[in-house]
Amino acid sequence: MDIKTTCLGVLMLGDASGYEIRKSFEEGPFSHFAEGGFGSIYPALTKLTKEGLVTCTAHQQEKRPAKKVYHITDAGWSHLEAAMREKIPSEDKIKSDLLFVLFFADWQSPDWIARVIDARIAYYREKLDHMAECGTQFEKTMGRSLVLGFGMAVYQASLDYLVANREAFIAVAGYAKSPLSSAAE
Amino acid sequence: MDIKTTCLGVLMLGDASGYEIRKSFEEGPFSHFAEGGFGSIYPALTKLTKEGLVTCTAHQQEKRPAKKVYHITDAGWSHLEAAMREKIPSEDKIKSDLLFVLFFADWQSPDWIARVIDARIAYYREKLDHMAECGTQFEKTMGRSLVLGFGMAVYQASLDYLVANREAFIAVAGYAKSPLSSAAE
DNA sequence: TCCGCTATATATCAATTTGATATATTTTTA
DNA sequence: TAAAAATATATCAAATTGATATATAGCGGA
Repeated sequence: MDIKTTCLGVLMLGDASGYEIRKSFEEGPFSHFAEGGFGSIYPALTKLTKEGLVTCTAHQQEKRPAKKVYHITDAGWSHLEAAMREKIPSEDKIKSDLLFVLFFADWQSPDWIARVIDARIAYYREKLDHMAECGTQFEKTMGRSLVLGFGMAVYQASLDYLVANREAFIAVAGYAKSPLSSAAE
Repeated sequence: MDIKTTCLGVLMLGDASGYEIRKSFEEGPFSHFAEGGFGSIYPALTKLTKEGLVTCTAHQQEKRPAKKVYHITDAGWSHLEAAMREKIPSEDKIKSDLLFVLFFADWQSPDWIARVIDARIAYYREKLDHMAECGTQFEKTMGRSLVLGFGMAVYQASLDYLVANREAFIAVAGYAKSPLSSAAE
C-alpha cells in the first residue's frame, strides 16, 4: 500500500489536512500499522488532487499559512477499494532497532540492556493506555475496533515478553567479548 | 539502524555473501525484525568495503559469477557497537497492509475478508513452525534465542487474535456501503 | 516578563531505500 | 525432459525518509 492509498484511507474517516493525516500516523488510529512523514504526505496529496482522487479547500487563517483541507472523491474511494481487493495483502514490514540491539545482548553491558528494555516497557505501557482510551470512543466502525484490538494484543504480548525476560536479557549481557581478530589468536 | 549497520550485524554471525545476507532478512534469524533487498545490500557492501568495515574475498566458481564473501573487520565491529549504544532504540516501524484492509472491513465483502484472514493465519502457522525448528538449534547466543522468542510471542499473539476474531471480522463485512456522495443525498 | 518548548501548518530536498528488471547457471520438482 | 526454483551479482527509476526552513500561537517556568 503506497502513501497515496494510505492517505485516501485516512480521508475515509473525514476531511483532513496534511498535518492531521500525519497525526493519524503518529498517534492516531493508523499509528500501529502505517508510517509516513511530511516529505511523502504533501507530495502524495498534490498528486491525488491532480488525479481527481481528492479535492482541496484552502481555509484562510489570519497570519498563519492557509490550512488545506482534503476531501476524498468517489474516484478516490474507487481507487482505495480496488487497491484493497487487488491481491492478498503482503507480509507486514517490520524494522525493529530494539530487537537488533537485543539480538547482540551477549556483547553489551547489562546496564545498557536494562535501560533499553525499561524504556520500551514504559513505551508499551503508555501506548496501551492510550489505545484503551481510544477504544472507549463510540461511533467507530467494527473493523476499526477489531484492528485496534489487534494492535493492543500485539503490544500486550510484546510487553509481557519483555517483562518476563528482562532479567534473562540482563543476565546474558557482558558474556561475550568482541569475537573478531582477538578471538582468532 | 541503516542497511550498512544491519549488514554488519549479519556478518557478526559469520562471513556471508550479499545473497546470503538477503536470505537472513527473508527467512533467516533477522527475518522478523529487519528488511532489505539486493538494491540496498549490494551498494551497502561496496561502501562498507571502501570504508574498511568489511573485507571482501571473491571465490571464483566455474561459469558462475564470482561469489563475493564479506568478513567484518575490527573497525566494522567498533562501528556496530557504537551504533547499538548511540541512543535508546527508536520505535519499531511497522507497515501492515493486512491491518489497513481489515480496518475497512465494514466496506468489504465477507468472502474477501475471509480469504485475507485465512491466508494470514496460514502464514503465521508456517512462520511459527519454522521458528520453532530454528529454536532447537544449538551454538546460538542467548540474545539470539531470546529475540527469537520475542518474535514467536508476537506471531503467536497475532495468530490467536485472528483465530479468535475471524468470525467477528467476517460478520462485520458488507455492513457499510460507499459513504461518499451517495450518502450525502 | 522573557525564554524556551510544544503545537499548528506547509514545503523542499539530498540521501537512502524499494521494487522491478537483467543476466546466467545449477538443482530440484513434476 | 521440461519447467520451476535456487544461486548469484548488478543496476536504476521511482518512492520514501529524515532533516531542515519558515512562521505564529500558546503555555509553563525562572
